[in-house]
Amino acid sequence: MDKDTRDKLIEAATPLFAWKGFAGVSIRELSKAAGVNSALISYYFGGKEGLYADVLESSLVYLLNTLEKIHHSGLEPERRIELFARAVSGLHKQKPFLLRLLQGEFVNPTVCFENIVKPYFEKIIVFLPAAIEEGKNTGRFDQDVNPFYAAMALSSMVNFYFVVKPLADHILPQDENRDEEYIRQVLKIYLSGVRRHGDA
Amino acid sequence: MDKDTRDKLIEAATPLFAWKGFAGVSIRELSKAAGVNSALISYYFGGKEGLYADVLESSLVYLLNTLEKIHHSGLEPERRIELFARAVSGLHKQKPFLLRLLQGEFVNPTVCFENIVKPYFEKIIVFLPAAIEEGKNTGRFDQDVNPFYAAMALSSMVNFYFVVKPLADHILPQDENRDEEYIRQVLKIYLSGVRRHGDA
DNA sequence: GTCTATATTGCGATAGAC
DNA sequence: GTCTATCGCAATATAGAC
Repeated sequence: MDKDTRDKLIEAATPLFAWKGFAGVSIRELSKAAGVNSALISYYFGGKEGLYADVLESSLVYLLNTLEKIHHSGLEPERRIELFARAVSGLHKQKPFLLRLLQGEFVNPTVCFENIVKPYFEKIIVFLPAAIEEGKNTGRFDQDVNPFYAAMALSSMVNFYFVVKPLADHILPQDENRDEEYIRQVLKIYLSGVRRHGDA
Repeated sequence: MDKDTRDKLIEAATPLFAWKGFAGVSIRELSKAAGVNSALISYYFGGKEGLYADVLESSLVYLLNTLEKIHHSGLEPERRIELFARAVSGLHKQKPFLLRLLQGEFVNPTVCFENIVKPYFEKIIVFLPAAIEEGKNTGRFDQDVNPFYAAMALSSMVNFYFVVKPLADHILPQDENRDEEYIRQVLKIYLSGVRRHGDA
């Protein structure tokens, strides 16, 4: 069938690009993993670069949709911040390759960084600052908090943890629900940190 | 001279490996950047992989020494946490390739991840939890705070910011002292977040 | 210690049969 | 739409002259 081979290639290529980077995988390896002929990469995607771009974009669409739902939920800021953190955590567990693909573009950018990653992030990056701004306006968050910096701080805590997880697994407490416990601690520290306190 | 060529290769290879990853650079590119013959990479390092391992290790030594000094400073926990954050921030500005090299190993691990990165991080990773534990023991930090998770959270905020900086530059406030202001916000949120509060 | 020249391997892409 | 075969090129590594 037509769609079958395309999808098989994208599915097989996603974890390979994520773990080895664009330059680290060959079209022979990609096609073998997908169980198709290597010539079909050029046939369907115009080459290795086209396949990579498709993998990247299909992953980003998923991320954007997930966060957009929370942004438009109409819930109050603290609850949205909590949902954001838990959604990202759940996302990384469900699709562990997504973060690696993005990280790969940040660390060793290909041409796709400008063409694909940047446009998507310009949309995504407004959600969290909006929630923080709203919390400031209702007077529950400290006025000294800068929404953009504070958004960056929370994103960092939630995402970086999953980046360094392969290493952290040997060091952090061997809790069965380690990810959930980490997010819980992060949210506790963060929300207490941005909240307006009586004296300070 | 003997040491000269070795050093020229390491110096030229560091930013190239950092920006393009191990698989993304060729020995021709490396030797050309160093202004030496490509055969000398095999002569001095036994091959491209040996050069990469040397680059990685020399960068990690620097990181370990910097953080070790703060750990043994004898200052009180809150001050050590502050110094740690500012030191890492300063480090990334002074040696912008270091973080990229490490990130590259986390995202697309080579054989050096197990052999080099992991051993160094097992030493580095104890400093911050020790400071947090001390803060709990003196009663100034909340008892619910887990030193390892909380250490991870602070490391994340400080490091991830510099990873995504190329993208954030287009979105964050165009402050001239943006890095310092970010670290200031992070420390304010974080220290307020882990501190023991009257009511909660 | 440093060079040139080259051996060898693997790459991405494509022509052409089916 | 899928295959085999192969082209042209660039990769790493090394042998041997200087």
